[in-house]
Amino acid sequence: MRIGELAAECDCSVETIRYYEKVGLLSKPERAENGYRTYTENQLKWLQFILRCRRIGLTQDEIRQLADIETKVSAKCDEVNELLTQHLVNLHRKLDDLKQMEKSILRLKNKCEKGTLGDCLVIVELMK
Amino acid sequence: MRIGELAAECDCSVETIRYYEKVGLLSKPERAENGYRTYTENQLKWLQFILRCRRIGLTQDEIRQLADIETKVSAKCDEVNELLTQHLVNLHRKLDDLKQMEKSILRLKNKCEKGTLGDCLVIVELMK
DNA sequence: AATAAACCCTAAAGTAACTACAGGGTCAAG
DNA sequence: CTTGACCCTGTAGTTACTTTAGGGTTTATT
Ligand SMILES: [Zn+2]
Ligand SMILES: [Zn+2]
Ligand SMILES: [Zn+2]
Ligand SMILES: [Zn+2]
Repeated sequence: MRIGELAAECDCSVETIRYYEKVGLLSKPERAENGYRTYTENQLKWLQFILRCRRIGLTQDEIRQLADIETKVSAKCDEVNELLTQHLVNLHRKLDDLKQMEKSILRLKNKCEKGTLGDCLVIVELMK
Repeated sequence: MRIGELAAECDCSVETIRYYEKVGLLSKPERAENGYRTYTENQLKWLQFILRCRRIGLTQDEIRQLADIETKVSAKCDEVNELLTQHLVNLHRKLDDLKQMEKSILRLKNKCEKGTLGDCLVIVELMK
């Protein structure tokens, strides 16, 4: 399977795949005689795993940790849970930030009376 | 007022201030004989404006647009509103993404029975 | 006066997670 | 035999800063 097919199959870009290889998230594939990358089913599955992790917001580092955990024989669910819990905490912080921003912007927008800029309380508020 | 005082006053780092100058968000200050930057009250106010905008999530580009609008004589509130409205739209998209992620992670975490990793449905789910 | 701590300077590189070029091979079809 | 769709490498650009390297200057202490 060539890189273009893999990209189509996984609905990501060819560049992303090469990038994941470069940063070591994806193992280096075999090369055909012409130098083209050739992928296996396993690598496809692994890429899908990575993309699924990214979709729920895990960072490359967190994905690497998950991958490490996965290969450890003695690993416990605790480690996976710890990672997800910490991630949830970060995510909540970000959610709170965004909600706060939203509130501020709405408050600002309400100050505006849609006249000329001289009167615009949005700018006045921001500048005060 | 030297850069360190300004930073303390505005609760941001000295490096951030120099950075804003470099990218043109902050006008170049006078220099003392020794080459040290010297700031005025006006520049302090302007920095606070920038920081306030950043706190509600406006990008540097959006701040520049606001600054442009502010200096236009003929400007109307409409332009300010347009900018904030568009920003709200983006913000909502981001909020929705994060909420979606949160749901996914919670769903995943609930699959885990806290045993040994062999049974861990978190990994199983992500890998399937 | 000498030294050390705290402050200032510039320029360049690092961060996250990609995306986009630039400049070039390979391969099938018309 | 040339066009178009792929593939390759390597480098630079993106956002908003932070960090580092390698200095000068000012201020306080000894
Ligand atoms: Zn996380
Ligand atoms: Zn207005
Ligand atoms: Zn915006
Ligand atoms: Zn588990």
